[in-house]
Parts: sequence; structure tokens; C-alpha cells
Amino acid sequence: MNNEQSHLETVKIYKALGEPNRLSIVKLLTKHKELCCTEIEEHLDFKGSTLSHHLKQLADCGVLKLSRKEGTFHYYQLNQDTLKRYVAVETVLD
Amino acid sequence: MNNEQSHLETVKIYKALGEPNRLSIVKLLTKHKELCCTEIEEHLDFKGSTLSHHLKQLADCGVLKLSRKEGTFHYYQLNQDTLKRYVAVETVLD
DNA sequence: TTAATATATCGATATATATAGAAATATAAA
DNA sequence: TTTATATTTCTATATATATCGATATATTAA
Repeated sequence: MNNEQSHLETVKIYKALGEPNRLSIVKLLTKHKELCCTEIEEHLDFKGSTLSHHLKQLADCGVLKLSRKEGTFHYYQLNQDTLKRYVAVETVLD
Repeated sequence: MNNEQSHLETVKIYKALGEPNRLSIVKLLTKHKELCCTEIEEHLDFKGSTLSHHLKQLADCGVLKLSRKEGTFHYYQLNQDTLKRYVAVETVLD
């Protein structure tokens, strides 16, 4: 539990959340069951390639997961298990 | 609550926690009521000026506070209120 | 098949950040 | 006072990261 690996996993998660645009993505997803890239871009103003990088980082550390692919649309949703394990969701995300 | 300022405050806190050495400082302080710089340096191996920067960053966002000065020794402790508001302390810090 | 659209990856770059040595500050002891 | 010690601040630098345009991939429609 408190080994080096979990330490770095924890760091990775907080690093992912410690950037304004990524935290906005997470907050946006608390208001929607799932969203695809195009929908996220409608709410938050940055370029597609930038969004893709942020989504990858959030997915790599387990904060988000790809929930569904419908045609070319990739839908993402929050990974509530991860969030509850690391974040005080009741004060930060509610 | 969910305004731009609190968004950036939240980012600041997770950014502070999202670095291996700083997270180590926080974890170390969960095991001690308070510690001064010299004591922290005995546990974690980095230079005094580096430690000072990390402590400043952690204190600026409210994760740590300067609890006491005794001579030239500056004692720091965790700010439990901040931690509880942002971190799932029972899984991350216990 | 070709064309159109959505997303991801690549490569470059500008900005941010962690680190460290040196200097500054502060306190206490000699 | 001078000296020693603890911590902070200053300055430089190397590394990490966010962003973006271009390209690549994947899927669907025509």
C-alpha cells in the first residue's frame, strides 16, 4: 500500500488533477454521465490535440475511462472508484 | 464555491501534492505532530534550499502551516482542515 | 472506392518547474 | 561584538509539461 509504486500512482493522479483544463474536464464530467471529445470541446475552449493529450493523461492514471465507442465518437466517463479513493469528492466535485 | 478562484485554489493544492518529494513531506508529517526543516532533511534526501521551496509551496496552498518557531528552528505541521477538504485522507494518508 | 468526420499521435516550441549553489536573514551562543 | 547554525531567498539551469499544427488512424457515408 505505502510502497514506492503506490506513491508514484498517487503523485500521477494529483498531477493530473493539478492543471486547470484537466480539472475542468473532470468537473464537467461530474455533470454528465459520459461525453465525447467533440462535446467536451463545445464546453471547454482548447484544440482537439490538446484535449486528446489531457484525456490520455486522465485515463492513464485512472481518473477517466473510455466508456463506449460509437462510430468515430469516443465517450469518456469518470472513474468514480479512483476519484473516491484519492479525492474528497463531496467538497471538490459536488 | 465553484468559481474561478476556488478552481485555481484546487489546482494549486493538487499541483502541490502531485510531486513525489512534496507528497513524501506530507506523508512524513502524518507520522509526526510537527517537524522542522532539519528533521525533514534527516528523513528525505534533498538539499535545504530545495526543501524550503517545497515547504513554501505546500504552505502557500494551505496544506502545511508553520506551527512554531523555536530559535532558528521553524516547525511545520499539516493543515488537517485543508487536507480533509481536498484529499481522501483515509485512503491516501492513513 | 473516395470523401468526410472524429480522435489520436507526432514533432516542435514556449512556458513552467525542480533543483542546487551562493548569498541573505535571523537567532542564539561564545 | 564575532561565530555558528537554521532557514529563506536569489539566480541559474536542466528537465518537464502544455499547447498547437500537421499527420495518421479509424469509422461511416456516398
